Amino acid sequence: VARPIGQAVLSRERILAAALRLIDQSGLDALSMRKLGTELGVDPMSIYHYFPNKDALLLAVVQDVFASMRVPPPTGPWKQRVRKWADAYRDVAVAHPHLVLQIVSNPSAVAVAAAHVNESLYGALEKSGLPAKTVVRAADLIVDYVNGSVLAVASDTDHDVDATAALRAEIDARPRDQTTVQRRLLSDPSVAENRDSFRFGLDIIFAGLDALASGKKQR
Amino acid sequence: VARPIGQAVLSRERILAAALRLIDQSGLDALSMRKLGTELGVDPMSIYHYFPNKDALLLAVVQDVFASMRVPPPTGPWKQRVRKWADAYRDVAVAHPHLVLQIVSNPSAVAVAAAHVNESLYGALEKSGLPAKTVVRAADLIVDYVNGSVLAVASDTDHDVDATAALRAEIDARPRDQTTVQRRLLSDPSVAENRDSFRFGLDIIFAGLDALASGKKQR
DNA sequence: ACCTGAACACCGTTCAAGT
DNA sequence: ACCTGAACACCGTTCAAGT
Repeated sequence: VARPIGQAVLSRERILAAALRLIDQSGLDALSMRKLGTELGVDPMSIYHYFPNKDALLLAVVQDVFASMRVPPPTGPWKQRVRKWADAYRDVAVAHPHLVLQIVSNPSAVAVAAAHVNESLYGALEKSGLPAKTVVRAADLIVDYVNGSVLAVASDTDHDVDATAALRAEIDARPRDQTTVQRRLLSDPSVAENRDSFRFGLDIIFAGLDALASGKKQR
Repeated sequence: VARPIGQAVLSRERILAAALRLIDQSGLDALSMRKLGTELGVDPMSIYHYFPNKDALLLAVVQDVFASMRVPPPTGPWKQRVRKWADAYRDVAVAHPHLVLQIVSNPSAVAVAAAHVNESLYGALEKSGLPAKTVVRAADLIVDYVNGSVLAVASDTDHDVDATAALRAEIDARPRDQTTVQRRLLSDPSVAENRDSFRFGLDIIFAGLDALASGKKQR
């Protein structure tokens, strides 16, 4: 293969793109420095010329992915903005489930993702007129909720296992008297329909914030 | 060392205890079948006589830990019960941060933990008098929120990194115009004090559920 | 039934060497 | 500056063998 003299075969971008491809295709386990080397047609050790180690590489992938998150523009009603923000975050999780699973358990990765992404959420919540303290804590609640929710989505998409099916099987495997409430509630016909619980979660949170805003005392 | 004839050196309990010890001490990475063998004074392969593989072993550890979660008794006001439930879950995360990080990304492990733990939460929420559909979705919201929150705690305790410090550093590393809102809000003096945002998150959720219960329409 | 040990196919990373 | 290849210290798990 002819390669221009003095022209590097590799580049940060080529490596990052290949790494994300491997992760998306076959999960984080598929991202070994050796396999990445093979994917790039290069000795594994060549990568170390661009990234000091595997962790740094992974962090760069995270940064890349979140930099491309379509955060909503700072216009319109604040609830709508928060909703769009949550949806955008969710889209990232659906597009790169394996990566999201990695992120949440890595504080450095979380920091990288959060610094970029929070600006938009904070900006939206600030428009609610709630005091700074409440805004920050509401943001914490929403971020934690979306993280937990996104985790379920990612975990579902990631492993072949269907989470709902796995839970159902686990409940069935347990003594009836330890699972009576779950059996009753989950078999309720109203529960099955329209399982878009993500939006509903945000609805509850918004209702709570409205109550706080209108000065409702809570016992 | 004298060992009673016909008496096994190993047992599921001995193995599980040692595994959890290793995980708590040094993280999930420290749990290799080989190190576990050394810890138990036994050939690594002996463990395979009790568990088919590492995954099954890990699942058993998860089951053990959550079986010991102090779920609140089914008495008292439902909000108090939910709060106690969330606190108990949180205690597990604080006691075994490395393990919790593993769980969330493993749907099988989540199912095992959830089947045991949800019974109590569902039971408490049912007392709110809300319809089955709402109870299940409220439970989803709370579980996702607590999972996200617990993750932050675990992640903090797990790695040496302080998450707040990491985020602060990441924000400082970014251009000012991309972090103006975050800088303003996080430097507000009211935000620093009393950073028990976990309880506050539940407060918002409860306020939201109250609003739903009292038939408040939400736009 | 319970435990061992060699072997296989993997890892991330260091280090010295090539162009 | 960029890439290579051998080497080191690890993995999980299979398989045949011991008691």
